[in-house]
Amino acid sequence: MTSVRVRFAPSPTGYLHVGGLRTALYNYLLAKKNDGTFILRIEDTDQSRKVEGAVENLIESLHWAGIDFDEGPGKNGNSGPYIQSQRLEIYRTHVQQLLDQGAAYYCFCTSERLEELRKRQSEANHATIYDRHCRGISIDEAKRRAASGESHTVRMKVPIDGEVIFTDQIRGTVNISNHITDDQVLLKSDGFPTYHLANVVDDHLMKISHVIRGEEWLPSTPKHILLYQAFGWEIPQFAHLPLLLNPDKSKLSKRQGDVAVEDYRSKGYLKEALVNFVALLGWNPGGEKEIFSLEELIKEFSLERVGKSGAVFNIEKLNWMNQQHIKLASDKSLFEIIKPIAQSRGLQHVSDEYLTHVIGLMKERVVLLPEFIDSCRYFFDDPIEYDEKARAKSWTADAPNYLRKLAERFQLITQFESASVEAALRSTAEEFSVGAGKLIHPLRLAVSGVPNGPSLFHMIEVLGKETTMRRIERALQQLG
RNA sequence: GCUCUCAUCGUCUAGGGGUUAGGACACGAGCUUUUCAAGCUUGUAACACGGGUUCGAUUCCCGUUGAGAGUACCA
Repeated sequence: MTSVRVRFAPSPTGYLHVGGLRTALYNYLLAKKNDGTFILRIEDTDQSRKVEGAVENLIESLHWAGIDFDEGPGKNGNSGPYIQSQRLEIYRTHVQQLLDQGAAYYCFCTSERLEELRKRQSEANHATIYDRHCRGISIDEAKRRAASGESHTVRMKVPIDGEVIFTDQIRGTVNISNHITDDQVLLKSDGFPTYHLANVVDDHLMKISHVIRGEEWLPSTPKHILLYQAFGWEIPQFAHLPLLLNPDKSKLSKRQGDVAVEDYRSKGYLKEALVNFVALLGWNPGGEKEIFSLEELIKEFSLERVGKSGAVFNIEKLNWMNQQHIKLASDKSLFEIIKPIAQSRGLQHVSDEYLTHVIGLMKERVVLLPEFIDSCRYFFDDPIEYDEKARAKSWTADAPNYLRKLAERFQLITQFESASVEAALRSTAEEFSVGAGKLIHPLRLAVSGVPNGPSLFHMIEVLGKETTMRRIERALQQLG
């Protein structure tokens, strides 16, 4: 068996799309599973869509997600360069070869004529396809006109009859007749290749064994196959992935929410969760397990188990997965992520040890990472106001008495820990002959200002004696 | 319009000629608990439609419908 060589070939639009992340991931998983090679290739043949810093951003997002490539920009193998705009000469040579063997021809049609043509065709309810107007121009005349500087493109000469039949790893046999296949432009008038040409040439030169890409490419695959045939090259395996969808089932788009990997990162999703989530959109290993590490995904992955229908990107489930992965994450790794968030919130003075304690207590009740700070500000600042509803419910007429007594008791505790605090509270409750809840709820309100949060006693232990005493005092003054 | 692709709970999906059609998210109820979460138990909820094939189709075939994608000198 020949070795598995796959590639992720995005165009640098400025960010990594989550659909792209999934495509990259599946390629990566297949490569790692088979001891193969995962290549990153940048398809920047459209000069009008150049975006500054896009390549760096793409690589950064991929790296964040843990998907590292074996060959690509800055990581040379034997098939570089990996940025198409640096391979222009290669494409020109190949187009020339096609021209020489009569598999391609010069086209001098203006975009105006082409537009007009399409308009006519669509008004007549015909397929919009190039009418091969320039296909009949003799090669000598074409060469002369091209040499004289007349603006032109090069198109592929698609056979008039016949069909292209190929087997897609995911969809099975696909059959498309040649008469609906366009004489695709291969070389644009600016001298840059189109996607179709560059893609085929590079996949061949880079010895790609499996072309794994989005379903939107399925209809143009016959063009690619025709090109492989024209060059006399071996055709790789194709696998067209189902699309990622908006809730309304249209192709996942910017307009309906976040699509950039960096958006999810900055919102507070763990890379493990995002990767796990997109991996399961369109693929599953068959069992009932749903939480996977990257290593487990590699072990389980197979193209055979990729589905055919599009999958809606469901944030609710992503949230749940994030929660699961947060619970699985080590306190240390969470700390590394939370620390910068704390600093961005002006909490530089908080010690690493303290922050680690907070993370430990909040771990089970957080969905997004910033909540480690934002949903429990009482760990960092004294409450300035008290939740009204909680106050009405738990700040009874007796509450001040209870808290005063509690303060006295707490004052005597030398080892201020959850167990000793709890013991003191429970015995105090007994003295008053009331349930512990009668003291717990007002105490929680006094200490945190809100009715919910982690275990009160553990929370108080983390807060420490001094802070606890100060807050009780303050609550007594404020709430009467 | 033309071409291609797809079709199991609201969503992600398992399954596959004979099943009480399974799981997860979300939603509802309960348990647990000092609260909120988490956790546990549990409930509601699906094979798009019509024809075949077959003793029997949700499963196989055909059609319809619906949805999506493609239809650029964008990728």
